[in-house]
Amino acid sequence: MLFSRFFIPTVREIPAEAEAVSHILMLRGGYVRQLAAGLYIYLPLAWRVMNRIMRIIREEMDAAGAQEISMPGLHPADIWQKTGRWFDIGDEMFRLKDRGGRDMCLGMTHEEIITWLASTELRSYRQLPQMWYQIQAKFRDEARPKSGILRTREFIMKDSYSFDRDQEGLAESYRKHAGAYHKIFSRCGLRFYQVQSDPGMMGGAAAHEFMAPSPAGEDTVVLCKQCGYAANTELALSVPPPQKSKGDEVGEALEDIPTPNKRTVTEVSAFLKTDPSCFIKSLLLIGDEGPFLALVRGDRELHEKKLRKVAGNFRPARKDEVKNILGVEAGFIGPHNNDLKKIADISLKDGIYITGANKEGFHTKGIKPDVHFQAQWHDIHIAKEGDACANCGSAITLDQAIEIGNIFQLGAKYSVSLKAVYLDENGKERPIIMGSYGIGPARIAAAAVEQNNDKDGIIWPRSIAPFDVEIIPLDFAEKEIQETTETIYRELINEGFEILMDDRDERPGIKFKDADLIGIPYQIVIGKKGLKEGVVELKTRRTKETERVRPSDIISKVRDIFK
RNA sequence: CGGGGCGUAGCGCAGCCUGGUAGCGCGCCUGCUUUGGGAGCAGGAUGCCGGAGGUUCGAAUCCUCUCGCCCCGACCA
Repeated sequence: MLFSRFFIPTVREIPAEAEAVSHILMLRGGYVRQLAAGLYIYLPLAWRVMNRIMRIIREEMDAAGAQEISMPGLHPADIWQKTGRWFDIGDEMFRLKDRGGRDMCLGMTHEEIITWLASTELRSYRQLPQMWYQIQAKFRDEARPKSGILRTREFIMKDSYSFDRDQEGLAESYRKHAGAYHKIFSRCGLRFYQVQSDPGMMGGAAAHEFMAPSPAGEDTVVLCKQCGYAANTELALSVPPPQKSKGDEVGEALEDIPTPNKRTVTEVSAFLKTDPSCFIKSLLLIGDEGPFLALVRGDRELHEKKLRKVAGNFRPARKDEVKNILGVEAGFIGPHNNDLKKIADISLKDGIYITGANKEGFHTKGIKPDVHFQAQWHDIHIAKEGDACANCGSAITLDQAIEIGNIFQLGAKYSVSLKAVYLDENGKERPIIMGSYGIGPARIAAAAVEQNNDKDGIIWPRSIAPFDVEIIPLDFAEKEIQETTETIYRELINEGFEILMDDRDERPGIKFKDADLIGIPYQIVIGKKGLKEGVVELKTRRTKETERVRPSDIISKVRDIFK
C-alpha cells in the first residue's frame, strides 16, 4: 500500500477532547474520528486493525467448534418483554417505534434473539450441544461514553451463545470459551487476567471477565500472586489488616465521651487522636423490610453491591428518618442500645471500638462486637491494597483494568422465559441450558495501544498491527533509492507481507515521526547514505534498534522475524 | 442524573473581565531554496465567534434560553 494513496490523516497537536492515551494516539495517528459522543468512525488504519483482531477471533471461535451467524441489530420489543428486560433496563436501551407503531429496540446484546432462534429450531437432545456466534454492532445509550473507543454507544461485539442439555454440558462449553479467549487475547499480544465477576443483570451462576491491565481501565481487579485468586472488586473478598489500636485509648468499660460537632469518622478520629480503624461507621439504611444498620470499620468503605446480595434492596435513610428512628442525627448513631437489625462487616469481628452514642454530641468507647451488639456478619467492605487474600492470607494487590471479554453461565434463565426446550432420551421436556460470551474487538485495540506505546506513538503487537512493515525511502525522487525501494516492496508483498510504503514527497523528519506515531512494528529505512555503503536499515519500532542489512538479504531477514 | 470545564479558521489556542477594525501558531495553496528526526524565505486563501432571543447607536465580549463536547461521580446487558 502506498502511503500517498492511503488515507492517514495524522495530526501534530493533541486534540482537546482526548484524555486517554489510546484515544489521543488513535486520533493523532489518523485511526479514528469522532462523529458524536460515543460514536466513532474507524478510518482505514483502524479498520485494518479491527479486521485483524476479528480474524483472530473467528479462527479461535471456529477452532472451538462455534459457528458464525448474523442476527439483526433491530429487535421487536415483545421478545425483550417476555424475558422482562424490556422493563428491567432503563434509559440504556435505545427504543423506537416502526411505522405501524410497534415497539422496537436496538440490540444491546442478543440473548433474547438467539434464544428465540433456539426455541424455534432446537427440539431434540440429538441437536445439542450448539455454539453460535456473531460479530455484530451493539447499541447502548451509555450514561457517559468515554475514553475514545473504550466506551461507546455503538460498538462491535463478538457475542456467542452455547446451548447444552445440562449443567455439565454448560461447564464444558464454558471451559471451551475460556480456552479460546486465552488464545485470542494472547495472540493479540495483550497482558490480561481472567477474574471472577458479578453476573449482574445477566442472571445465572458463574461469570468471569477478561481484564487487560491499564490505567485507562474502568474496573479494578483484586489479585493474589500467591494462590491465584483474581476477582473484580465488585465482588472480591478480602481480609482487612487488624485494627491499629495503641491499646490505651479504648477503655474496657463503656464510656460516653463528648464529641461536640464531630460527626464523621475523620473528624472524630482527629479530635480523639485515635486511628480510624478504631471506629465503627454506622449507616442507617431503609430496606424492603424496614430500616437496618450497616456497620463497617472506620477505615473502610461500604460495598453496596455486596450488601445488596445479603440484605436485598435498600436506600440510605433521609435525615428526618434518622432522627425519627434513632432520635439523634446521623453523625452520632451507633449499633448498641437499639434493636435495629444489623449487618456488620467482618473487619469488625475483633477489637474494641468507638462509635456514635445515639446521643447528640457524644460517642461511646469500649464497644465490643457480639457483646454490646449482635449482628449478621458478612464481607461488605470494598477490598483495598494491603488487605489479605480471603483465600490464602497473603497480600493482595489491586490493578486498574479494561474489560476486554466476559463469559457467563446463564443456565435456564432465557430458555425458560422464551420456551427454548428440548426432549431428552426419555421424551421428557427440559429447558436448554445456556451460556453467553462476549469480546469487544475495539477494546482489544484500545487496550493494545494503552499497553504498548511510548512518547512517539503506538507500538502495535505484530499480530494486530495495520501493516507488518513500513518502508521509508528518504528521497523517493532519487533513482537508486526508488529502485531499491520498489524491489523490496514488491518482493515483500510477494512473500505475503502487508506493507505500507511511504512514497510521499516529504522530508525525512516527517516520515520518521509519522511512522513512529502510526506504530507499525518494523520500519525499513532506505537512504542515500546507507545505499552508498550497500545497506538499508531495519528498525524495530519498540526498541528503536536499527540493524544494517544488505538489500539482497532484507527479505529473508523479515521472513525470519515473522517466522 | 448531580458536580465541574469548554464551544472563536482544518487543528491547538488568545481576545471576553472593562462592548467599537477578529488575532496568533501549526496546517492548507503558489513560487524558489532545502532534504537522515515535524525546514527557510516570499506571497495567498480560510470565520454565521455553536444556535436563538434580548440589552445597546454598536455584541465574540453583557443578560436569558438552548444545543453540543470533555472530565469527576452516579449508572453500566
